[in-house]
Amino acid sequence: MRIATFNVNGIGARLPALLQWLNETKPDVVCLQELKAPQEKFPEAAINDAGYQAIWHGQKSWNGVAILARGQKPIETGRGLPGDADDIQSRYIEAIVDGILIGGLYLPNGNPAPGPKFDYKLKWFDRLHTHAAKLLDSGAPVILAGDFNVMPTELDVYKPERWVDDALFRPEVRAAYHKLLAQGWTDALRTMHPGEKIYTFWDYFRNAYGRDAGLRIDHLLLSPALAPALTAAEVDRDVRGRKKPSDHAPTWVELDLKKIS
DNA sequence: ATGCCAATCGTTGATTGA
Repeated sequence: MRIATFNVNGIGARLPALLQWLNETKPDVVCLQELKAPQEKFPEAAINDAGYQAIWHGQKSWNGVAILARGQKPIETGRGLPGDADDIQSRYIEAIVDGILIGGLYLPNGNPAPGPKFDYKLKWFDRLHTHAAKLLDSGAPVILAGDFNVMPTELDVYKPERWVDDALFRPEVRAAYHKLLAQGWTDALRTMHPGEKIYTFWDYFRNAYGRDAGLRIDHLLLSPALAPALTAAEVDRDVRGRKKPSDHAPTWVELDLKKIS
């Protein structure tokens, strides 16, 4: 079973690239972020025609998350991260597919730091800690997949010294990510590629992709019940080099569910 | 310190992203 995460940076602008990638790699589940489209503008028919059913939580202009499953409808278990009834940003959606609980998330960027956006990011991280702990307590196989907007370590950024004051790399944010991992989650990509420079994002500026000036900010975290099934984790890097690309590349894990059954 | 690019909304620029 292959589960992927892909920040598409606009589902409208990215639909051809998304459909091409789905057709080529046929992941079983895909978490999408940054739909940048209201609920009614999600291209459901095109997704269905590609062999997928979807649930999504849109928002005008910004944010927006979705979960796609190949040949079946994800069974939704929640949308919106618990812990703040006043938070109306579409950044979390959760579903069950083939007995796996999937949390698709788009963690706030947080720039500029310090400031209210950075405070919102840290509060969102606190809420994620609480909800993630609850998911772990269930003992179920769980995956948290999405754009975390955090480079966990210096290995995950092409030039660490340039990013130390950025909201994606500040010590508080890295500490929050490591506090989350310490609950028992497995960072799948790093586990399968220890010590390796491996990025998931390259910005549009300064020929960042051509220079491999990238960041690792898209993550797939496995609960202890699911981690033994992990057999591969990769980045579909070439997708970033195509025409009209997202600034993120699809990132995925391969799970052998026989190993945990 | 800023711009560099790209998307959306909506209109020819402002805002956001990372």
